[in-house]
Amino acid sequence: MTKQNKPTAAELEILAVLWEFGSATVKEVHEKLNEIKPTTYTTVLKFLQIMTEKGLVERDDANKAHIYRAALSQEQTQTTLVSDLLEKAFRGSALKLVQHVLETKPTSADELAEIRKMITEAEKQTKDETQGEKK
Amino acid sequence: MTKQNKPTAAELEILAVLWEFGSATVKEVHEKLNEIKPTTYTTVLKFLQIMTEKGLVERDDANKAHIYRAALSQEQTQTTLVSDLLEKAFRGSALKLVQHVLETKPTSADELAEIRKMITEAEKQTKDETQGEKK
DNA sequence: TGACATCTACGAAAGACTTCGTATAACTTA
DNA sequence: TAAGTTATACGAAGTCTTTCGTAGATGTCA
Repeated sequence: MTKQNKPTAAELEILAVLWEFGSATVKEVHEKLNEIKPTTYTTVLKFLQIMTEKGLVERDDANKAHIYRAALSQEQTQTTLVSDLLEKAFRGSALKLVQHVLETKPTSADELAEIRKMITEAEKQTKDETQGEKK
Repeated sequence: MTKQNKPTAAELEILAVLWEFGSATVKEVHEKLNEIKPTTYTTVLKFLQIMTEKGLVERDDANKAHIYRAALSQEQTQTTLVSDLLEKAFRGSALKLVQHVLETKPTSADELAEIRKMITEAEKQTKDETQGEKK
């Protein structure tokens, strides 16, 4: 039974670097993160250690410079985060969340077309899945 | 410049009750919240006091039993929360967030139709706004 | 081998979050 | 007005998050 792996804000920033790099040493993570936000090497190291304990990242300590990588994919983590937000702020309604985003975030014509395409796909699936089932 | 009013998890639970009731006394909030999650009166009171300091709720202390109400609408708070998630986990791309939700959350045919309608609306707007502009 | 550079480990501190116990004030009513 | 009820205020404790400083281990190379 997997624990609720919800990374904190600072942990997420590190995960973002790891997702981008695939895997990286503390040094690499620190250098990348430092471009965006001033931080010290040991702070990054500490987070990586804590996150290892939590199971958020995995460590290869075969060499002197340990190599870290995210334990969960970005998609899996996004799912956790979105589910959490859904529960906490949208009473679990994915529809309400999507509506809210469409209403508040300016969306280009291209993007709208993208979403429309996705809906068509999803509708096809829904139809397939319902085939043979009695409503 | 308004501060970043991002309620914590426990604060959000209380806000949810306030949004539902419009306004309420500590007693009312406690009773409602207690149905969902065991909590004590003084804990709820303490949160309401802290949230008053933070400006998350407003208090009418004309009577003995103070009456609280959310300082920001649910929509405003949702916007804050979604923006935060967007930045932290989706590199600011609303499109990616919507795609993720559509891919991971089972969505009924009715809901898909709802979203499609919204997109049509949004496309209309986009067209209006772009009128006269050179692409 | 000794000096220097590069890493990890450990621990501590500050602040935020969450919860609750106790004190105190105000109101009611007999 | 004294007792009982209903509220708020205050403060403290425990946990989690975030940040760093210092120590110690390991590797390099002249």
